[in-house]
Amino acid sequence: KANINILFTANFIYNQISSYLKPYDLTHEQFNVLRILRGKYPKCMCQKDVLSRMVAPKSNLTLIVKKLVAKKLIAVLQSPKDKREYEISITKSGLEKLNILDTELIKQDHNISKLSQNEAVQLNELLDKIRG
Amino acid sequence: KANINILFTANFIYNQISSYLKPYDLTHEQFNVLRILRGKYPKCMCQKDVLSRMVAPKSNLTLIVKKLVAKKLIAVLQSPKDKREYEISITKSGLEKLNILDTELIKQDHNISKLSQNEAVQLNELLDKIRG
DNA sequence: GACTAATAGTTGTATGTATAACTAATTAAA
DNA sequence: TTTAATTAGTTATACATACAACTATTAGTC
Repeated sequence: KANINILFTANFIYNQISSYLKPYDLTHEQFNVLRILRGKYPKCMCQKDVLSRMVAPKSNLTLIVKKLVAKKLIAVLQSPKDKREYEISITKSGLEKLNILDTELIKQDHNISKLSQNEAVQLNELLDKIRG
Repeated sequence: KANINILFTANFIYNQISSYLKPYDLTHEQFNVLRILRGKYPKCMCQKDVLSRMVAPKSNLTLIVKKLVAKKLIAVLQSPKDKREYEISITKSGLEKLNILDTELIKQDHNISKLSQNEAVQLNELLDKIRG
């Protein structure tokens, strides 16, 4: 059954990514938020924008933001238009960290490199279909 | 890049599974441990055997076991051979819960059903290759 | 403009997870 | 057979996550 395999592999990869991230002192969610912010760089996003793009929007973004600010990977300013909102943006330091992680992930990831170019493309298409 | 897609999809599926599990009052790890025990049923396993089969063997199995015992999904007996060890086995109730979850997962999982039979087989093969 | 509803984000609580330091039992060695 | 080393599992701590109740600000309505 493909179901069980996907489930198992998702778990496998999820955990592997966690272990890649640990030396860089980032959790899964922190990493995701950083990537979301990079996607908009150099523009800012407010929390609800970030939330709407998160894979698991159930987590407590306030705390994640605090952690990332403490690590100086993102910067936060109160919005002039709406005092409730905050303008969040990734810092140079945050971008650098992501860049390092990108190359590190690819370098360390012998998994994908087990696939041929063709197979990787195929896998990509199938995964896209699943996510819909 | 297939890397990023896999990463993203793994996260996506991981979170989806979590949300499937929640109504059944099981966490990811508890679910995994239950499945591992079912794999050996009706035989028992000791903690280190379970650990060796876990995807993320870093978690605190003692606590997971306590939770599952509290829910009466597994049973634990001290080993007669080695007083340090415990013989852990899944209960009838645990098996039932897994069965319900299996069918529920497949029913709810519209993702995989987006793929044709052929595509599912292909995906399976690619995933197996990745896990090695 | 005052009153209500809606929105953005925060705080608090309960639970889960990762890890290291710990205890108890067994095995091996002197 | 006492001592040291190894192994199985536990406890304690720090941190992350999920979620619900909360505060502050804005928008809408009369």
